[in-house]
Formats: sequence, C-alpha cells, structure tokens
Amino acid sequence: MLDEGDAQLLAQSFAALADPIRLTLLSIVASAKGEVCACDLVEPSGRSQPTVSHHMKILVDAGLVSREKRGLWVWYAAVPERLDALRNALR
Amino acid sequence: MLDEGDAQLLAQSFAALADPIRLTLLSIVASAKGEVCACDLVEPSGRSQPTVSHHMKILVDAGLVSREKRGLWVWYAAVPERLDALRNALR
DNA sequence: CGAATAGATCGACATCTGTCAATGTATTTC
DNA sequence: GAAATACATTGACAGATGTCGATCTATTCG
Repeated sequence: MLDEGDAQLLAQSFAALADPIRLTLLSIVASAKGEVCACDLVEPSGRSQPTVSHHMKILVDAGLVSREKRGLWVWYAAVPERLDALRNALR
Repeated sequence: MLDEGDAQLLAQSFAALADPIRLTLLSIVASAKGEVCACDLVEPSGRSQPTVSHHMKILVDAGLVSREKRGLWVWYAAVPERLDALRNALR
C-alpha cells in the first residue's frame, strides 16, 4: 500500500497532467528538439497568454518542465526524469 | 502535437489518478493477487463508505479498474492494459 | 415475506480549478 | 529615461470536485 505522503506528491504530479491544455502544452515542449519559447505556446493552445502562463507554472511546479528566462523570453524544456518517475509509479 | 480528442481522453484518465485517496485505493487493488472486495477498501482509505464508492466509480469509469458484483459483494481488479496505455502516453 | 447486509445514489456544502481582462514587472532598445 | 515588449500576477467568476449523513436498491437468509 502507498504511503500517505507519497500519495499526496504523486497525486499532485498526475493532477498536472489532468488537463487537456496542459497535455497539449507538454506535448509541444516534449516533442521539441531543445527548448520552446513561451511565445510559441499561446497560439497553438488556443488560450489567452495569462492562461498559458498559469498552466505552464503548474507544469513547472510539478517538475515536469524546466523554465529559464533569457532576456525578454522564457524558455521551457521537458524533464524526462520526472516523466520516467511517473511512468514507474504506474507499474 | 496532441489531438484535441486524445488530450481530452488522456486528461480524464490522469484526473482519475490525481487524488491521493484514489492512488491509495488503486495501489491496494493493483497489489492484490486477484480481486479485492469493496468492503476491504473503506477502512484502509480512512474515508466513509459513500466516498470510497464515489472514488471507485471514477477509477472504473476511467477504465483503470474493473468491477464485478457477485451476490452482496463487489469485487475490483486492476486493468493492467489501461495502466500500460497511460505509461505509454508519458514517453 | 421480513430482516439484515453491501454497496450506490442523493443532497448539501466547502474548496479547488480554469478562464480572461486588467494590471504589474523586468528587460531591451532607442 | 521613455517606449516597447514578453511574461507574470491579480481579481473575479462559473463550474468542477471531495466529503459525509441520509436514504435507496439489490441480494441473501430465516
């Protein structure tokens, strides 16, 4: 059986995946070669800029995506180790 | 990039995992040899019987757990193919 | 049939979540 | 420093979600 703290943490990670927009955003970032600029996420997601910012924060907080600001732009990249960790939890 | 319908469906599946109680319930069912009686889920989860019933319905609706009523009792079992499908989505 | 039992459903409530317009903040460029 | 730009934060709102007590439903057993 699952420890209570583990369950809480895992649930938060899965919650980050429990939204179609976030899955779309993650798939864009994950399927990119390297990094993806925040400016390239608004239009494909079909949501407003604040909404995209909100969702990206959730993905970053869950550790699924890394965030780096360079100049005016913010660059995102997938964190494969974290995705692997979630996959392992489903065994 | 992810198709809109796929994203919706996937999001619902992950949403089923986005709650610590459901993760606990699933871990009990998944780690059991065969089936698990609903009556054996209430006490370990620390929630009321209606609440456990509610959460199990969500897991069943997501296809992660199968449900079979025999006599007075309801028996649950994990659906490994569905868990595999989710793991594949995280690649 | 009547009593007992396992589980589902209902109703109500507080909390959480997704969304956008408006505004704030940091950085570059002139 | 002023203007422009990229992104974050705030505030507000509707709708979804987790929870439990009370009740309903189906099944078994006298």
